[in-house]
Amino acid sequence: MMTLADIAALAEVSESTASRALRDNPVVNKETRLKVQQIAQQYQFNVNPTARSLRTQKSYTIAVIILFDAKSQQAISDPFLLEILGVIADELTHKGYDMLLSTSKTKDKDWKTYYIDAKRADGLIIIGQGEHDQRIEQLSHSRVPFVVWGASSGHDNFTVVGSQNRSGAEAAVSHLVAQGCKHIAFLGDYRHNEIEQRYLGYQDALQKAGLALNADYELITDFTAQDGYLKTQQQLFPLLPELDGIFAASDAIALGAMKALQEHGVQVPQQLAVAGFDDIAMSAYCSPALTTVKQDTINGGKLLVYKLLQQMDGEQAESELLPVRLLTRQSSARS
Amino acid sequence: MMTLADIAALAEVSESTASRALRDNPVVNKETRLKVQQIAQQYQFNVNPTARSLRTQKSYTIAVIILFDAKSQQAISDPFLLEILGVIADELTHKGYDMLLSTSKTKDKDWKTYYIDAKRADGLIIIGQGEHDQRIEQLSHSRVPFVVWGASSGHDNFTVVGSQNRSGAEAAVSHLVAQGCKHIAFLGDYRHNEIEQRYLGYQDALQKAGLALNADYELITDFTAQDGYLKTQQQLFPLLPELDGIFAASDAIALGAMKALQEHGVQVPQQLAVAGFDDIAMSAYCSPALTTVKQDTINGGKLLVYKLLQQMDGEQAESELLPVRLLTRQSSARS
DNA sequence: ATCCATACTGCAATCGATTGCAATAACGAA
DNA sequence: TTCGTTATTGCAATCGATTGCAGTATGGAT
Repeated sequence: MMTLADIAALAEVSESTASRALRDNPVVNKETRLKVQQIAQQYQFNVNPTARSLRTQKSYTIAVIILFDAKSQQAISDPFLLEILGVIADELTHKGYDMLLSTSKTKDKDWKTYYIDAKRADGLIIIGQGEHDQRIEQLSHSRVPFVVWGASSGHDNFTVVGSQNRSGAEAAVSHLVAQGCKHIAFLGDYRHNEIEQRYLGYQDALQKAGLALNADYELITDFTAQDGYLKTQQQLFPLLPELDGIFAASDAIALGAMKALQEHGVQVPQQLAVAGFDDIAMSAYCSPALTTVKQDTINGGKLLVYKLLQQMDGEQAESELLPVRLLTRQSSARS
Repeated sequence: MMTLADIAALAEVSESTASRALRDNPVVNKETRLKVQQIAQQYQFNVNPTARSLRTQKSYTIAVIILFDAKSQQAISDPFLLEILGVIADELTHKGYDMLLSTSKTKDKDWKTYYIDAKRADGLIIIGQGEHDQRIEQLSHSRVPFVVWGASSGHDNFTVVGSQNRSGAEAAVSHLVAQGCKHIAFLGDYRHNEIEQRYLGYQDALQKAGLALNADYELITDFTAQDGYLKTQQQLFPLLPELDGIFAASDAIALGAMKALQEHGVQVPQQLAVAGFDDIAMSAYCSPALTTVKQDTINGGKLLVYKLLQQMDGEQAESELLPVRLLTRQSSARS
């Protein structure tokens, strides 16, 4: 393995000059710079990132922390997660950063201490703030650069990037109403930030349509198809002749619900229309195809990275909620 | 930020002693050790991993590289991927390692240079060897510790962990045969290592059942539901009255195919039985529920980590294929 | 009293870069 | 000729730990 000293020797300059030359510091004579660079190239020299880190106190690494729900041990809709993770990875690579991934189940190290103070990472991207996470609140009182994917409370003192969950949900439910639904259930756990927004959107739509809210129609449901299936069987079947619509806070839940309905002989969408949220890969390919709300994963991932780097440059980064898109498919096609 | 020097000063010992004491080196007097440890604890001191890395030439970090198919830009069945990634992350954390994640799309740095030589990582876990990846072959000629998730050719000179794809596929197809299917199609891209094994298993089953192979029944299909849907429409519909079974190399493909069939009015499983591979979350909750083969993600992830660490300890690690489990559900229930 | 083994402890070099500051050279101005 | 500038370059300290080797003290054996 070559070191900077070797390159310097080969170029017949001091290490200082070699170091500066490699980073194209204009204080070094142009010819010298080119010579050093050429030699480094020739010998395939790369600076040792550890040594550089130690000296500069920067790691050129970003830690991505995936938050799991304390109870269900599940992250927000898995397929969505993988997608945004991919986008973030690409974006970081593109900007010259490495990505440290951590799936924070329960007990956990103190993020600031572990990642920032220990110089393992220069900034944090946190995905999925379950139920108002204390650790995030705490981080915001420190000087740690970080961004969060999730729902903005509107007055957070940290940067949030997320989807317009509320208006997206409203659009979906309004669509169900437009399809003639008058008794629409909500499936999801509104103790979770993002789901809460979807729940509020659901209420907005009902209100606008002049439909009454009905506590019996609101079922706290985990993120899984399984729980969607169970809750539907247990709590929606009794309401059935009257119930004519379901808005699920995630596609997985919606698919579970549809499964239960089909087994029970309920015609979707004729007797009951269903809409979900996420547009996971399967949604278009189940039967009937699921009406859902699609999040802008690509811009989401890019924005997270962009705003984090912005913070690391000492600038302020505003929170931002991305528009979503309603995709109407068979599961709600009653007309 | 405290440094080792501070702790040493507080404990009134030299840095050397402090360093040894912290790592519980028995050469240091027990009382001294305890005193140093106690002080470190009290001041919440943690050694700086960068400095340690520089000195020890170890990073206590493992790079996980997710390989994408060159053409489809897709990794092996997404949901499966996220699962195993989670297991690996937990397992590494548990062993005291950080995890550097990289999604290697197309062009890419040289893994050895970038991760190992630069000391960014002590070892590599590579997930999904698409079509015989040259870079892996190359790695195996170096001294880099690494393990691969995928299919073992049986005579690789590197460590592979994967599922018993062949026997799993055979079990699934034999099950279809047992359900009375005589004309079974295979959907998947057998240019991909793992899928090739599933394809061979498919052939095994047909052979054992005395059924003829038929090239018309073998459709090269991408990993997506979309492609399963398209290929089914385009190439299976013409064969339909006779065709009575489909074995898809992944659940996503199977679900796409089922969708096409249902739209076309084909009764699953009565007229045609379907089986997939993976047991993604949706498989149990689509209609009809999908018969499939479940991989042992948990042990897979654990084994990958275990065998990698084994190599890093200088030991030899054998390849290993994990048993899979056939889950029979409605999509193949013809009797 | 002398010598040696044993048990600790600390000095100082080292890992591989970066950077403030000083040193040198070259050049024109006074 | 002398001096201030400007352009380059290099010395040496520094980042925060780890570790080979030497040094000291203690106690027992002879």
